[in-house]
Amino acid sequence: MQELSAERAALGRASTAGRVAEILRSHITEGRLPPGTRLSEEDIGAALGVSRNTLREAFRLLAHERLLVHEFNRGVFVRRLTVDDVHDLYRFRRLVEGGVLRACPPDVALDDVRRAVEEGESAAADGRWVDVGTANMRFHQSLAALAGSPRVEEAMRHVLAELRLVFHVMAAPQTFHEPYLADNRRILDLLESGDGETAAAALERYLTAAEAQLTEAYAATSG
Amino acid sequence: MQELSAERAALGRASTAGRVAEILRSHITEGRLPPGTRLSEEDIGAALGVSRNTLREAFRLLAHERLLVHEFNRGVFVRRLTVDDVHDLYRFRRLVEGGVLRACPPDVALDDVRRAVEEGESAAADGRWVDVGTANMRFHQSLAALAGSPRVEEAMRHVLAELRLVFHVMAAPQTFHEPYLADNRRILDLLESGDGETAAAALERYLTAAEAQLTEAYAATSG
DNA sequence: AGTGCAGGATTGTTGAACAATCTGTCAATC
DNA sequence: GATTGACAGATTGTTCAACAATCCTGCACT
Repeated sequence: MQELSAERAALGRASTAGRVAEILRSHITEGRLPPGTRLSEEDIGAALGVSRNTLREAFRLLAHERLLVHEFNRGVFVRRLTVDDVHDLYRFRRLVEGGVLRACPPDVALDDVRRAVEEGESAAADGRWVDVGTANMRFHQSLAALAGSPRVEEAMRHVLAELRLVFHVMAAPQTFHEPYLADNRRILDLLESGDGETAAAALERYLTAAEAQLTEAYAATSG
Repeated sequence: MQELSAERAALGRASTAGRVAEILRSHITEGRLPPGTRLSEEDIGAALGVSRNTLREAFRLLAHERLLVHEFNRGVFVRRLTVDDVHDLYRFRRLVEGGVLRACPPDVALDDVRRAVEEGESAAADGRWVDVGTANMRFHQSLAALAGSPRVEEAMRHVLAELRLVFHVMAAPQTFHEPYLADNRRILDLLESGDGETAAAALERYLTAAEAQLTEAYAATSG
């Protein structure tokens, strides 16, 4: 009985607007719709075969997730992150991810975290750099999940999606995440040994490093 | 020049859907639309004089803020928070507010925090309990603002709006916030003395107390 | 160069329409 | 009496067409 209620979500009765939003979301986060692109209601509506009204519902969803910006009477655009945005995103991540690790009970289940670390390592060994990136995302998402809070998870998901907007400005996005694999492993080890405090400190240090690297690359392109 | 750009937002070119969402939001958070209420597209559209399509855009916005739940083919309802939701909201608050205080630099500007504390105290002295509640909300919002992060502020705003959904189940919502005024003052004092660590500990303790009080009242009403 | 003004294009919003789905009723059945 | 099935009414999901409001572009004019 109760087991079934868990599958209710899988019943997949997604609205058209929701599916449209999902399609656009993946196109945006994967860089196929680069920041600044204007999304014409007519063009995209025709391309996806949905009406303007339905499309507008999808736009609102993504605007609320900060992947699109909606300028009144001008249309929606793929968000163009400023350097301030990048700083803010990492400020948010240090606060949330660091706080989660610090408050992490010693007996917490680290299965998902370990899986993400191993997936990243094996992807790097095979040179599958895109997979390294997604594994790294999953690593941080699973760190946030240690809070055991759906709301923390969702906020983290949004922030990581935003960050993807800016990863594409890197000169070599393929290898951007690779140096952090060792840090991920170290943080996992520290968590397994129950030392959340040190893990949090290590994480915050490397987030700051990544932020610096990103803002540097950012200044080079959008000057 | 730059001063003007700050006023751009005040230029008030809000869309109809945005204004409708604002109206509904205030009705919900003030308890005039109690949790569980179904919001008929036709009725509300007629009452506000907007078309169904525009109204649906507003619904989507509020659903994304978790004030409404959207059930496919059944309509939208004012969210009914479960006890798990209450726990999650306070988990979120402890993480964010606590983390902000802990990471608070000693020289941070506390003007907004102080204003909120004083406003609460003077409202309590006059017996204006509703104002005590809003001042308390502003206190916590201004704590989150100490992070200097728009995203943290927004997340906090959403969480506090959600919490309002549940405040109305209290037997005496008027005086619910009153006992916490002294705690607010104490936290402000600790921050002014630069002891963010102790302030964070005090805050987390009293958030846990408030959570217990709320869940208790909750169990009494909704079984 | 800078300003002002058409004209076209796009968005904002509405209203109507139809399909899909839900809800409640009522009879038939065990 | 409780359960099932079918039907009708109501509501939502989605589309379409239309018009108003606004923006953008190009051009004449100074």
